[in-house]
Amino acid sequence: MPNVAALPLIQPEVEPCCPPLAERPLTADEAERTAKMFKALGDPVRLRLFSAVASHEGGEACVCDISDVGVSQPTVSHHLKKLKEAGLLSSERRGTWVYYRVEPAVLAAMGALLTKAAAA
Amino acid sequence: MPNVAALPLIQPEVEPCCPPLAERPLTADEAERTAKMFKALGDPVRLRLFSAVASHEGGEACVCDISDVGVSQPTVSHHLKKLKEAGLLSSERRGTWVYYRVEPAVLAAMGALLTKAAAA
DNA sequence: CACCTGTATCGACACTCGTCAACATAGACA
DNA sequence: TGTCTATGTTGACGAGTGTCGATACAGGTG
Repeated sequence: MPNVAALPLIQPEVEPCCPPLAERPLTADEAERTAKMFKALGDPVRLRLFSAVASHEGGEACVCDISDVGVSQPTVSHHLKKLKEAGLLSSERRGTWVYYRVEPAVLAAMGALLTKAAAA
Repeated sequence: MPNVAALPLIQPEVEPCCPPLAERPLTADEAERTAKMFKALGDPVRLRLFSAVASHEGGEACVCDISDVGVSQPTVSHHLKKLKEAGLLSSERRGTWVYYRVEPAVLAAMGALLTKAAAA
């Protein structure tokens, strides 16, 4: 398989998560999917890594810029992978370094989910 | 130990969580506190229970109204306790039944935290 | 008082998760 | 090619978590 030129890494048709939280009780499936994202932010180290990326210039940071969270390098890598699997971050290799960036759409959806619940 | 009359279970002076997520990297302490709340929503059963309370009339529901999430009664009680400890729900006994209600301020803070991160 | 219903706690178990050291892989450069 | 740095993966271990049955507690009713 040669280079498959511009894979559609962003799927706009996939709604990230989020039936509004206070509108009706979530179904088991909806809860399962939504919980994954909250769970990803439910660890202090991941939250610090995520915050470091989000607050970095352009919402993007090299791993080397954010690895200073008091755990070993493999652990950092592991947590970044989790955040990526949850859809909160995406990664791209540029030369020697790997850059992680936030996925604003997913974040906005999660935020709206909570904000609407608070307003109800 | 007789009844210790009205322990101050709610501490209003405790600000719920939330240094804005994309403004600067979270400190270890901030991350620890904030992660607790996300963690509380990181379980499908808790998310369903929370959604059931939030979507109920007046943002308040009796346990008996929301226990239908496919786990045993002790497990439901355990999860509601977790949500309460995280500051997302509060409870009150009225006669035979116990009512849980959402804490809108905490939710709004969490929502803002994410929304601001998305906007950055 | 006894009894019933609704909710919380306890104790145990299986499973998941965070962490690390060791190793593997990818790219840059000589 | 070889070597160095940056990052990811593997395997293992201990701590934490979700779940349940059994039990305890609270309040209503008779």
